[in-house]
Amino acid sequence: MTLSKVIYSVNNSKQNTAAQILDSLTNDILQGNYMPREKLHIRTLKERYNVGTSPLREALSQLIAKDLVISENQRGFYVSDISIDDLTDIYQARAKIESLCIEMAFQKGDDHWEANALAASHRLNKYSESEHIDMEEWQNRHSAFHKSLVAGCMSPRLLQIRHSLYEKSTRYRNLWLKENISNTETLGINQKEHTELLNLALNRDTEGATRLIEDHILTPVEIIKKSLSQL
Amino acid sequence: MTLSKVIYSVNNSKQNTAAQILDSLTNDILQGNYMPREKLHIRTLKERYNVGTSPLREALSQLIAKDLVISENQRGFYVSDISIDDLTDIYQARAKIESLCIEMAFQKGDDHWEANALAASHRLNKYSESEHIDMEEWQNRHSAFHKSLVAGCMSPRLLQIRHSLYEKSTRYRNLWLKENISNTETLGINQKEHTELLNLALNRDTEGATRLIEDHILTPVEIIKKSLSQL
DNA sequence: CTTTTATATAATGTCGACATTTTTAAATTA
DNA sequence: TAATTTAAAAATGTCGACATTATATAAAAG
Repeated sequence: MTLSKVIYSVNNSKQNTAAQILDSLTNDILQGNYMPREKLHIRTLKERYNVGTSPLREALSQLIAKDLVISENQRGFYVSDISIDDLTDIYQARAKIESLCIEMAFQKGDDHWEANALAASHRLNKYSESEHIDMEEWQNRHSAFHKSLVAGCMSPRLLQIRHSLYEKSTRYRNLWLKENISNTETLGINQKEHTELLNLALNRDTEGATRLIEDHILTPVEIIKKSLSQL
Repeated sequence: MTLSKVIYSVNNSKQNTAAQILDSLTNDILQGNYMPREKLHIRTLKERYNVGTSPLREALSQLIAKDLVISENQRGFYVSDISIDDLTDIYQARAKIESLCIEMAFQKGDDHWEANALAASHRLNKYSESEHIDMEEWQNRHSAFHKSLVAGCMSPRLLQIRHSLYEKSTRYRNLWLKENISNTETLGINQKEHTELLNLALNRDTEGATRLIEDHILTPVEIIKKSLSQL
């Protein structure tokens, strides 16, 4: 959980400085290395990431567009706030969008879509049953599975919207992970839902799948609410 | 249709230069004052908008996040491209999102929501029947009406997504307006749909309204496709 | 002691300069 | 003539300096 003090990369990357800071800053905010409402001093950030004013401000500009940072003229930049209302809104929007993508995927999905979903489900299943579970790897397989399902909708814009909502929810999701990192029971229930979701997909049961996915996404909300109200 | 050469505002606004250029550039791109794929030379833009490097690049950074501009490292900025595929995708996403917002609004909307929709409908109706129709004013009332309907969903994030999709569709919509600016017949059909939409809202006929709104939004697509393929 | 005013300190936002990279043009070679 | 190399020109991206604005501190007034 250490801060990405200096930009990693041996400058072999094709990215410019601004893009690199954007990555680092996005990551640091999403991982909770900066607190909500925390002031982002230009001077401090310059020293911390070893960069000049311009690329830093360009990165911050993009973070504003992503709603991860807010700014007031002549009063600087702040990490955007989190709240129970925002949490609820984001997760409900996510649920609806995911549901929509799945509905469309069920209409348009072909054999390859089915095959990819099956494969992703298998990868997640196997890992969930393994002895030692690394949370990062589990998250990767988990999100890969859901991604494989919605991919069938074939809409770049909807998938982009889905991704941006997912990103926005990350700060909240990390609260859930802290609570459930060792809770294998929760993981088990979770896993049953994944398997069922795959079956519904293969049977093109839109009604069942949309209802299930909305519940699935909204499940963590109550837990996160509790964590949040304790802060 | 003239370019916003210099930033308007007598510096009484509380916006900083970057935010002002962002507005101007956004407007100029959406209005078609820059062509798709057109190169945006830093030097030229600096002179045109009378600003320095930093705020200009900050504005461009935000335009990248908005998908109106793309950039390649060390190769500058370009107005993002348009295409029939993109047109189709955006309008279909818009239709689905609008439909979703309306569905939620029908569940959550209260008396004030109904009243506001009724008022907005009246304003649009009256103006549509008037002698001389100024297209900008008509657009204002038109979008205000649709906004009043979706407002009932009470989801900031969904409304934000809706707005960003609407913005993205603007360049395409302007092609439609060029075709139909004097076509009062099209406007008439359009108007009947608006009235029906209001009635469906007051009766909370979700099924009917979602179907109608999706059709309503997708109506211009075929016309725009023709305009596009002629370029 | 609290509120107001004045001063000093610190931070933001903008600019032009400069190093690096890309693009264009000319020259060389096959 | 076409392809490759070399040189010149132009454009990009980054930096530190500076003017402007906000914040914190101290002095003065009520």
